[in-house]
Amino acid sequence: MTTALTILDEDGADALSLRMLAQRLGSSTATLYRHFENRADLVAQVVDRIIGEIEVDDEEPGATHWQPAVRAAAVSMFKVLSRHRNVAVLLTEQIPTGPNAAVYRERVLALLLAHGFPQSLAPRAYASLARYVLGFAMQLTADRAAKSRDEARTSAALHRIDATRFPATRALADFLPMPIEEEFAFGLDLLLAGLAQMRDQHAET
Amino acid sequence: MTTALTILDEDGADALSLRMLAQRLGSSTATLYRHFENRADLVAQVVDRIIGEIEVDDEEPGATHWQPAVRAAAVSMFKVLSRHRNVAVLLTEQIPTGPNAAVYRERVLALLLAHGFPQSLAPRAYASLARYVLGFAMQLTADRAAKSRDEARTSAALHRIDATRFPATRALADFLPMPIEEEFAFGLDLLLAGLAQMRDQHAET
DNA sequence: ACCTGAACACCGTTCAAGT
DNA sequence: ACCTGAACACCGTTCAAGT
Repeated sequence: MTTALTILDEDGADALSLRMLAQRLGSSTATLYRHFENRADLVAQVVDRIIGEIEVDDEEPGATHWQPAVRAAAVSMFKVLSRHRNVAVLLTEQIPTGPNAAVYRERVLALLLAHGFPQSLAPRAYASLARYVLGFAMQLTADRAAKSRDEARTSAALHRIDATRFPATRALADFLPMPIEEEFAFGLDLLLAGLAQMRDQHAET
Repeated sequence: MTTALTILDEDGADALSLRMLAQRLGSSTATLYRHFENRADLVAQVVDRIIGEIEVDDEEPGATHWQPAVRAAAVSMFKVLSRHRNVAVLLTEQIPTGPNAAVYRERVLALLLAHGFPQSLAPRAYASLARYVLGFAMQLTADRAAKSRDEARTSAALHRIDATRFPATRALADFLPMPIEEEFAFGLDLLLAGLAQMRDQHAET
């Protein structure tokens, strides 16, 4: 299992093959089928192990600041997925159903419910946030790969762009390829602002 | 090219292999290397063709309703990625740099700038929205795959969950696995609400 | 009972050899 | 000049044969 994690982190999602794992363990692929049902099962186990690294404050319900707590939960998930930068793609292949995933979901949902989100809102809030983080994390991988290929190429292409056909892009070329972490934080705050508004609207009625 | 698109739509992203394409065209893999630099190039061309299907209103700048226009641009992108449900994964493999991608970005940026978004805000707004849509679209594929395997399994698992350890999840089990399209619309409105707030704050100063 | 080499049906990519 | 069969180095998965 830790060998599998090492392969994923060091050599990427594609390298996490049964052959590679068997080789590193000094075993054979056929033997691995005794420990894992198939590649999907291997992936699921590695994924849940990583999800276990995500931190969520298990605070007393009733504290007044839900926004920092929820933000922290999202940021922690994003950080873990950034640390294991190759895991995001694997999360597309299979929606996590492991025990650690269940714990994470429970904690965040409890947080929302404890802070006055109605039952109709909390699951949607959770789903939006989780998918938001995952969506960004997936693109982090792609981003890193592109960057390692050619850091400035995209930026250069944007500056070379035809100003007549693409005036807006041209005007924003200096801002446009921005660190994905910044985009993540920006969008997360948009979501939280939107959620706060909805919660308060609900509280008024 | 249309053959490649057919393969992608009907048989999935994995099936879009050089061998498969060569076979369908009655040609050989080696010959395809005369038309495409490599698989990534083939993928890039198919991807940009699909991006060309996205609709963005090329309205006069100055109209008062930016929110519906931006929402429509995001929804159209989401719909196209849903129609070609296997393309999302390919967008992770390679960030789109084709001509159609450039046009889409230009239109949305122009829309934001025309409606009073400052230069510091517009690119971040665009980036957040684009990544939001893409992130969801990626999960749409995974979701569909999971569903075709077993529609009700996740829901059932959620209802079977230990109410002592997971009270919040349990309380929300009836709402929790919700149509991803609904989650998408919900989160999109959160983002737009957050953006409206930021734009107005900026206008005040 | 447990393990594994070898097989089967696939990949992307390259290249010598054919027309 | 253009095309391609065959090769090379990989996959996931299975199974007969070994210990």
